[in-house]
Amino acid sequence: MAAVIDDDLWSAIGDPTRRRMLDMLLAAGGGTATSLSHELPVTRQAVAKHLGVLHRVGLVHAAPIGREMCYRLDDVQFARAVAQLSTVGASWDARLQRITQIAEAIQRHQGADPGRQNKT
Amino acid sequence: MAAVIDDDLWSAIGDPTRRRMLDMLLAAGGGTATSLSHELPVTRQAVAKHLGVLHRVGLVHAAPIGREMCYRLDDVQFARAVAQLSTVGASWDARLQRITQIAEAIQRHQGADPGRQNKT
DNA sequence: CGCTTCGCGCAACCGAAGGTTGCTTGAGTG
DNA sequence: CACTCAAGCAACCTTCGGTTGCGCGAAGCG
Repeated sequence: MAAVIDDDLWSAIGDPTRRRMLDMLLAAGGGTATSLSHELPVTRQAVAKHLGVLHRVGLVHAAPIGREMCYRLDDVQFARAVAQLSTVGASWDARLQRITQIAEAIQRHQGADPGRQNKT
Repeated sequence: MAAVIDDDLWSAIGDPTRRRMLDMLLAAGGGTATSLSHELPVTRQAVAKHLGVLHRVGLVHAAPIGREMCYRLDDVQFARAVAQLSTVGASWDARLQRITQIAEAIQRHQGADPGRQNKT
């Protein structure tokens, strides 16, 4: 079921660039738009925008240090996002396994009836 | 690390509407653009486009039956997508837990030195 | 058999999001 | 004090999710 926030978190981690940014932040423990952009295939501006998005959904917080703006992960919110990932994955996985097993069972029982398809 | 295909799968399951469609296909075992659109907040056309995307990345295959076009999940590819989800989630989770524990350890040891931040 | 119906695919259009370039501003540093 | 370098802002482009409107062709029914 999960809450609606789901969507924000998902769209945040759904973007490949943002995913890589989260990855880097998680690994480095923090960074600026410029430092992140050095290892990403996009410009500093794009990174800044993504950081803005991540900040809005609470996945990072910003700490201005001198003329630099250091962004760090919000552990709690990030953990929530990860949990959501796992949840969806797990539920899909479970259902997939169920129907796969059912299909196998049917095949084993009926052996040769490929023309049988239950319409609607 | 995972392969590059990652990205296609991710962008496919990253969209909330597509996620719901996959959900429905998984539950119903198949469906047409029209039937799916009946239970989605978008038009048939949008659903058709999404089905096109899913088909291009191999998550579904289409079976034309008379004038209807029945789409069904590709179990293998779908399983791969799910696996990717789990992988990313798990790796993030692991790292998160590590740094969380480290942080706790530092706090416990040094008690009061919040100004310490490793730059670069 | 021919007409109607219903589902599909195609094309045009729209708004939002990701990305780029260019500029300005302001904190550190020589 | 002059210079440098990171941030932030604004304008613009392209892609994507979504809509409306259209025409076609297969089923269904008189």
